[in-house]
Amino acid sequence: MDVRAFDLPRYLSVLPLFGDMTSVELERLADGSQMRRLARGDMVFRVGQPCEEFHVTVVGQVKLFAISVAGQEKVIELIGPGQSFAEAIMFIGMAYIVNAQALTDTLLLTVSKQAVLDEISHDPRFALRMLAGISRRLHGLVRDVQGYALHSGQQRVIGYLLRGLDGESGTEAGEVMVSLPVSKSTVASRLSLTPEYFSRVLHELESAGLIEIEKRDIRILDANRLARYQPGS
Amino acid sequence: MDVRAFDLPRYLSVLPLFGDMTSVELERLADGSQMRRLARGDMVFRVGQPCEEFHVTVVGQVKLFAISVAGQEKVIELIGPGQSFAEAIMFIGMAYIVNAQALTDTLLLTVSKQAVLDEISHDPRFALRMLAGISRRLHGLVRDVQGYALHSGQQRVIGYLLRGLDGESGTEAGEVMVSLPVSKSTVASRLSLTPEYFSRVLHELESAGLIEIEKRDIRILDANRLARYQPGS
DNA sequence: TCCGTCAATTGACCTGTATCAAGTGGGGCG
DNA sequence: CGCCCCACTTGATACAGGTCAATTGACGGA
Repeated sequence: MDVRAFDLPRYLSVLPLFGDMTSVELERLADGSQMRRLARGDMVFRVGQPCEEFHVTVVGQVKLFAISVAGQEKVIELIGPGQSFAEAIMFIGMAYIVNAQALTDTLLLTVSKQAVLDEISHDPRFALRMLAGISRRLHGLVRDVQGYALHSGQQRVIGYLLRGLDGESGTEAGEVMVSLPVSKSTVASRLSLTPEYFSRVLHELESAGLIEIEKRDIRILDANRLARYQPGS
Repeated sequence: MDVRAFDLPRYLSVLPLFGDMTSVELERLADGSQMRRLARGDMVFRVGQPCEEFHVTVVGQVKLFAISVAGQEKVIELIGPGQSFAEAIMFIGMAYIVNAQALTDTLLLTVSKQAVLDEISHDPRFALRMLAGISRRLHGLVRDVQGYALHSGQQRVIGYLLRGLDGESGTEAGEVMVSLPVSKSTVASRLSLTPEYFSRVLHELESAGLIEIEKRDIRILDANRLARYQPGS
């Protein structure tokens, strides 16, 4: 664990959540933080463990997931570099309600609850940052819920592929490459589909001439047409 | 609109979100707030409107819902007395992404964004309250997402009926009454079921001897057995 | 080089839940 | 008192998407 020797404040400063904080503030925060290396497959935390901190993925991918009584897994969220997670559960002082596991070798920053509370009492603007972060996540979840309830599997897949591209006008004419950040099974679970069905949908879109699949890279041939695609074609 | 004449600070003070604030603070907040009376069916806001405030239901019921392109409605959340909504969207400065409509005659408190920001900069503890509030909502949504993905319609109905009862031990032996806060169709949409299917599930539970249905009042005959119920019985 | 593992695909079949279409019953209003 | 509207129920039928099982292919280790 030679990670402790790193310049933690500098690491913090590049994260969206801690941008434009003064070096004094960064020092304080660094004191209540630790950097951890995780190997692919390592658990960050499990359901039921007490939560006294939140986490930021600096490098790598982390998945948040639940397990049903029947042993079935559902990916709630995929966390990429620069994204934080578990803030909410920290603030309400409950035990973790989902599991978190590294999908790749990962560099993880863990910030203690106390450090966050201290920083908030020092600087209300920091509270606003935390509020904005949690609000964004909540916003995303509301969109997910809408998606599950109002869109078919196909539409959810299309929405996922198109996410991140600016939905604006006809400028998106050319081809775009999208790379799935993780295995297709994991993405499928994220979309609440079985791997089998996800595969079928993807290949249906391919044979409709809308995308090309090459392993985890998906070439979107015409984003506009894809966005408008209806199964009955 | 004689509501303006009310003692707004006193109204605020009984809301969970504003409990144990000093009267000075309550005054400040009241200056940036307004109380509104809404009739059943009145819209509080619609998708796409700019959001410069958040809301608290003082008396009545409000539903948050989305409409699909096909015109189908999905209830995201039901808001009862004392609960707040739209804080998250206010903090990220986006337009509303869902609609809000009064389900009954309602007394609604609307707090301006500026008042909230001011209060946060005055008192970091207020920021913590807002954080806790949003975190609780996020927590609820995560549970919803898990429910949609991992539980069948039956299980979601059962979960809904049992919600609020302390899931502890055998003490819950006796009968319990649960009253649906709104029409069955609305509850069905909240659970992402059609009204028809919701009705069927409810009546299946009834003929299994687990509950008794009388309009919107549902008597749970044995919470433990209900919690364990599997369709193949 | 061969084997074991694991992700992805494909086919056949099945089922939970939606859809469509009639009822039923009660409660407010003329 | 009678009518109509609305919430709810009930039945028959359809289908999106799940399940199970077998196959392929890529990759890494011995």
